Amino acid sequence: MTAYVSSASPGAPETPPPGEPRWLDAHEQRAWRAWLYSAQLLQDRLDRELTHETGISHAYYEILVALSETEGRMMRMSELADKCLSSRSRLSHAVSRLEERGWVRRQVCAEDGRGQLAVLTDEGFAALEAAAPVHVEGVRTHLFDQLTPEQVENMRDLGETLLRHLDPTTIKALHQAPS
Amino acid sequence: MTAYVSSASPGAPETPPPGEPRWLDAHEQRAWRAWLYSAQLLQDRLDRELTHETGISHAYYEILVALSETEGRMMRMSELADKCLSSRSRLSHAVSRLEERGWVRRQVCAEDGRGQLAVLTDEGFAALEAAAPVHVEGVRTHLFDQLTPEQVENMRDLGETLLRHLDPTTIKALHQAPS
DNA sequence: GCCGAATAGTCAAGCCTTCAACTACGCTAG
DNA sequence: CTAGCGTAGTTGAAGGCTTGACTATTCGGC
Repeated sequence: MTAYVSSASPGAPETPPPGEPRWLDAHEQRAWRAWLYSAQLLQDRLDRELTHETGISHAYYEILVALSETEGRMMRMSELADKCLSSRSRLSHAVSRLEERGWVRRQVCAEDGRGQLAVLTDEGFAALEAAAPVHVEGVRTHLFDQLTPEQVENMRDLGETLLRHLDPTTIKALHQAPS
Repeated sequence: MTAYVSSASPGAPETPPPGEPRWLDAHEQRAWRAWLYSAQLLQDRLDRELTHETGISHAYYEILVALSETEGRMMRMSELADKCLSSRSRLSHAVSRLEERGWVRRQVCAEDGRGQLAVLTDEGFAALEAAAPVHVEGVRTHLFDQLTPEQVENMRDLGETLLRHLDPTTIKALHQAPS
């Protein structure tokens, strides 16, 4: 479904000439689709369950968690955006909506007049505390409960390998993560 | 960032009493985040590159591929939605937009008066043929080129394990997939 | 100090997704 | 044959995301 057009390369050479697409063989296709579908379904499922049971989408949840883990429960907008793999614009919109719920407030940054701080309110922290058990149960049920210890180890290895390529700076944050 | 609130369970027992959240330990946290971030970043990257270089989002690409692989390049709307992990409504909107581009057309289903067939046009097939090399190159560069054969095998194993839990019917389609 | 370049964040327009009706058709029982 | 129920698909409104333009502030060289 994703890398192939029916007519392509039934008997392609092992090493296609430069310029020719390097089509996936049957084994690669199967691995790719298994990864793609499972990632999609798992993310959808976790997001849906969390949203329905707590009213907090996974995107919002990540923002609240990121804030809750910092000293003073506050963070610069850009830093927060990076941590949540979000664009500046998207985060700005999201924080506005969280502000309307009373879970976050904005505060001008003392050191840099251009900057804004997003601050987690007590209400926001309470909402996070209420949602966390639901989320962790979802991750347990749909992920860890399904995997052997070896598979968990493989998952970590795979994820970190891809992260090193996709975003070398993110992986550092992983290692020093307080949680 | 995802399953933990800072104050929670620093010295939690090995097996929490029933009802207590089964918090993730440090090792599980790291595996979970590595998986989550890498999945997010990889999907974003592939979608962004495909969209910029071909004007076709990954969601549209999947629809075109699914149609191209069938006999007659046509498929029932519901079947197509299932294959693309999409809701009925979402697919209906997407097909409308693809229709405006002239890449797909709707046709009433002869056997079932309620049904509609989505049919891939020649223009649609040409668009797909143009996009496929871009997509496969992205998957190569950002995924397979980064992994050892063992890691690819682990990825397949992991994905299929999760699929068996999340959606047992999808995995069958994987095995008989023509690509 | 002052000017130009870079950075932080916001905003508006357009596209996409979701949710909840809603239409239309087919199937089965009485 | 027709009433009632289930299925297939569409639609419109509401809200979220992306892109590009815009404002405000800081930094770095002169």
